[in-house]
Amino acid sequence: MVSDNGIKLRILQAAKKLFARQGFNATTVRQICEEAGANVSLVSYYFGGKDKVFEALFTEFFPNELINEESIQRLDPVAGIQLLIREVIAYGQQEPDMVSLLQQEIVMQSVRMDKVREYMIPVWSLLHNWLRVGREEQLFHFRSLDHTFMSVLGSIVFHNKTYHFQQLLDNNEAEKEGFLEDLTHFIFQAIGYMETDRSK
Amino acid sequence: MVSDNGIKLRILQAAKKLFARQGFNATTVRQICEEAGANVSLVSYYFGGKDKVFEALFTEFFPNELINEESIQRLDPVAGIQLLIREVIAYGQQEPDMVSLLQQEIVMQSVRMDKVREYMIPVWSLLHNWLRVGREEQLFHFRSLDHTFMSVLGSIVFHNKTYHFQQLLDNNEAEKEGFLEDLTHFIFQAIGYMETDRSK
DNA sequence: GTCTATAAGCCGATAGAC
DNA sequence: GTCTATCGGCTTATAGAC
Repeated sequence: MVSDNGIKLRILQAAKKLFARQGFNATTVRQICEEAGANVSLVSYYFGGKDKVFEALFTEFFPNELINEESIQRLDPVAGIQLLIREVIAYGQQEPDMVSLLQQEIVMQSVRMDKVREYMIPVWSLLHNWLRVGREEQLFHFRSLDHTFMSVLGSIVFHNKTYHFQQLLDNNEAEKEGFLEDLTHFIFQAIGYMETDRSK
Repeated sequence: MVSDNGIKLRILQAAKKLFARQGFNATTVRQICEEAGANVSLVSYYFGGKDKVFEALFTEFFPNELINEESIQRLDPVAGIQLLIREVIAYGQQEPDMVSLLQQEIVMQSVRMDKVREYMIPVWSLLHNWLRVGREEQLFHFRSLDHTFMSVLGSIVFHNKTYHFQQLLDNNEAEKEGFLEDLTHFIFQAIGYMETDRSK
């Protein structure tokens, strides 16, 4: 943790913000330091370069605790997927810049993807396992596990790009709340889960 | 169309390939020209700069014909959405680099998004309309039109990022075919469409 | 720890030769 | 149309002063 050092943390926060808004490549060390109110040379001094700042973002702002909770891994498929959707959406609200950054690295197929995978794979591994077990237990009904997994993933991660489609949307005020419920419902319906199955 | 000029087209094809693999920013004019077997100065000569090359990609490689077909706009919601999914997936197979490029610009919130929107919005406008009309006709059942629209969009566009999750997937050979059917089924189930409704 | 100054290199664009 | 050579500006990284 770097939380104990004021300026080091300010550099990280500035980097997180600027990487998310402009991308890693388009963000210069000078911009980061200006935003953080630090001298240019401090990025090298504290982190050892721009790339190391990127890596430090994960140890600092990625929810590493979540996946390692034993209690979570033991959840049944339905409760597990419900929780995962809820946690991912909550993380997206707490750390929108981190989510944007993750999406950018994925889509850009950047050289930093190895680092990104290291943190991200354990999370989505839970989803893949719950889908597989849920199908085995006949809770869910779908043909291809992998195709379904990617579809679920897409529907979860794409939501924060809503603003690009504003001109298309109705922006119905009454609908704005209940997003988590809508998404959960969308996904469980898509994977062929009938709520009544649970009472069996 | 620039198809009549050999080197001009070669520059466009090189730019498409490199933009898709490395991103617009990370791709240099020098790289494009090396890939195209052209001199560095020809990008300025033919297009007027790197930005104009980007714009030319859309007039050359975006399926502008599709949306303007009158016959398509008159389809009913079910047939329309089926066709749209099929066409988008087909385009992704014909022009994977263009799709990657589009995704990158969206996620990076680039300054080129105005151009991207100009071409992309008409396509997704069809989807939004069909979802709305389909709900009005009680073919589809969901609470929020906008949330559902974004979820459908996400499940369609995220699929070409499968390779990032290879280590998680089963890669069941028997499942690899039938991707289009799986995705279509996933989406129609998600939006609460019962196939039997059609026989009403 | 924090600063300034500078190194070394790449960028896009173009003037001008042919 | 196509080339080379070059300009001005930006980048990361760091040596060395304090």
